[in-house]
Amino acid sequence: MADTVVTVRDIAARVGVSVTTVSNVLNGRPNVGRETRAAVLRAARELGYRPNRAAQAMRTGRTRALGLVLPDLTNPFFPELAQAVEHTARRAGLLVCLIDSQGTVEGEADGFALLMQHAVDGIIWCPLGPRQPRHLREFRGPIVLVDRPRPGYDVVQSDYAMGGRLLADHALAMGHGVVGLLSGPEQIESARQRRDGFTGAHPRALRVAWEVHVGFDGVLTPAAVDALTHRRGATLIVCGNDLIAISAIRCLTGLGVAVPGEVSVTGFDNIRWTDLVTPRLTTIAQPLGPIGAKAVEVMRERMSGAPHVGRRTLFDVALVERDSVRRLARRERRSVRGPGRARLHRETT
Amino acid sequence: MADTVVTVRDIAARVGVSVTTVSNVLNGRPNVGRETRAAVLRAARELGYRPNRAAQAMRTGRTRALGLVLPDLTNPFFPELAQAVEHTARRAGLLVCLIDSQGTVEGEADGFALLMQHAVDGIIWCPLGPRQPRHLREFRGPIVLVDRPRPGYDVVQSDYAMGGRLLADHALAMGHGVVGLLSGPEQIESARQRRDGFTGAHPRALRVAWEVHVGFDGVLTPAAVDALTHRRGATLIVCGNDLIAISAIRCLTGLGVAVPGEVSVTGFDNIRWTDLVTPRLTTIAQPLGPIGAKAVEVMRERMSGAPHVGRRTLFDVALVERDSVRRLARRERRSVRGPGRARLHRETT
DNA sequence: GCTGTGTAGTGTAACGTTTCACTACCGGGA
DNA sequence: TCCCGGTAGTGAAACGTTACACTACACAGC
Repeated sequence: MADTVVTVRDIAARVGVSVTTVSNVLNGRPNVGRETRAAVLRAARELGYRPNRAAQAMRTGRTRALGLVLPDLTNPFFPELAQAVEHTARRAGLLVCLIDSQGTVEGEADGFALLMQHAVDGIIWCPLGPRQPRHLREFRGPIVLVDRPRPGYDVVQSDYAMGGRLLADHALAMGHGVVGLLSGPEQIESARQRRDGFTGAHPRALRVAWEVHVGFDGVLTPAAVDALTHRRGATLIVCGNDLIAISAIRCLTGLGVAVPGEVSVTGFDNIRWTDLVTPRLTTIAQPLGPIGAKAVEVMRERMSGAPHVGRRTLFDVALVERDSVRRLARRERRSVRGPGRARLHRETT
Repeated sequence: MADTVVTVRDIAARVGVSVTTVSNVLNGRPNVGRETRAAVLRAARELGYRPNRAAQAMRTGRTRALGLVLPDLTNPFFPELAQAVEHTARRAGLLVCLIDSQGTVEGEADGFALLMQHAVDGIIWCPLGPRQPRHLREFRGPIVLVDRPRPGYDVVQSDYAMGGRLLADHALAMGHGVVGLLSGPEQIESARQRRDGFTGAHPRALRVAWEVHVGFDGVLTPAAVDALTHRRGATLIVCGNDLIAISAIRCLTGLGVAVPGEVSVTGFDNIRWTDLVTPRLTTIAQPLGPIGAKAVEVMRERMSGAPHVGRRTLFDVALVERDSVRRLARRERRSVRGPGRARLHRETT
């Protein structure tokens, strides 16, 4: 009601008790009588009391704020995650402080520094790479990783090995025997998990003709374009994520190669735009919302004293079958067993 | 170096001055000798001093944190904006606290409440609608709007009237005379600006056959589907944003209507995915990065005492011409002057 | 009657920073 | 000599909250 700020002292004065008692009530501590408790609560409501977080933070050392450090909000993978994290955190009364490193290690380091100055209670982090950001060790407080594991940290992510397996099963079922890999960055663990899940599933039936690494932002390197141009026997291009797959499809069609007519493509993530592209992309769907929510949950456990055990929480993924993988006819299947390059070259011209 | 936290007191003790002097040095205040200043700075660096933001906040009432309240991170419009805001804010030493209301007024209200508890220094806000969120008035501190104006607030946005005009010019140049409008929400000012810019540009040459309002998330209502089915003479569908346009194209092709063969479509925003869809979308590009950066800049001016003047900062936009608008032949142009419905019906079957 | 235990509540010292009011000293002008 | 103004620096009181160490009282058991 008043324009001035209401403090515990005001409540204490109005009810006629000490500030300690007010504090005890407000924090749900025992040793307060029923009626006193009710009176304090009522006074707080009537006066429009809002706890001063800064003062609380200074006294307790806890800010009730979380850091969320992401590589790139421009990749549609992350907004969905961020949305879930923010929503779940807010329901728990936690504020989310966002850092978007824009893919640079300096951005990541600066972000951490800022979060530490503000003494966030914990950090939910999707690491850029294996390099340890400056000053990170100085952060006292729980860190929970999302999507990308790192030795010694808790992580919440999709079961990428499962995703890779699903993709491999599908490839086989559609008659593909030789594939090319347009994997995500080599130094990102989750990119390796996707790849290894795929290659490990049917090591004999599925031959990897080549592998090229590109960024998760889908920008194709010259090496990638070259691989897409020659393909060396691959009838299916397995991409590290949807952005890469979409770029690959555009590159291929630009090259005059029909997708999936001449070569099939798969993605990973099932971002919103995968059924926009032509052909609609066959990919792996992962539950981004639940992953974000779970990350906050794990964080809350850690914040309330649960010991750090380096646990890994995995979510099931699912194959989303659309139009970018063609079922190979019997004679086509045979042809891929040959020496590859020469035959293929002929086929694609 | 030490595991324990370093305070101004520690610096004072080491240098042999009072904490006041240390504080004065650290805050660049006068009345400190050259050498003393240097000594304090050195000690601070050597001890690894980091100011305790909570204590500062309590004393000064300023947190050096900003709120960013957005309707929906899932709409690719916003991540780009958020990225720019966060980046610019961080360069100025400001932390960005994210609220994603997920399109609900309760979410928005809860978000504001949380930000106010944490006493952010200012709020950058893209309002959901004209309704005033609960408790908003109680927020003391600057509010800067992005993208969507509101009477009495500073706003940074694209020149949507210009965008509408550009679209109208283009429609005319391509020979379209009768259009249908799939506008954004009626209660959102920026949606109206886009529409009015279009309709006001060539009121005589361009006839609006119908207008249907849908959400910016691109989910088509039955009324919208109906309008797309019959079209009543419109040869061009002008959509409130790209998400709507993409949905419209999908709906139309699902209906067996060729785009742009039978009907043309335009979008607005030029999100990353507009040249993914078939046909590639003709749309209006707006400088999201600069808008976000400017919003932070305006906020900083306001934070450092600049008076509130309800100023509106407009950014130029540009037409991005792609494949979703067909150039009408002369006889086609004539045909749209007729009674419309009946003729059109025949054309589309 | 004494001790022990539990409940209800109080007083006050922190937390780390900024800021107000003040002192000490020096050099210059009258 | 005295006074004045400026520079360099100090001490201590806040800011709003929590938490520790207390007190006061009632009631039960022996």
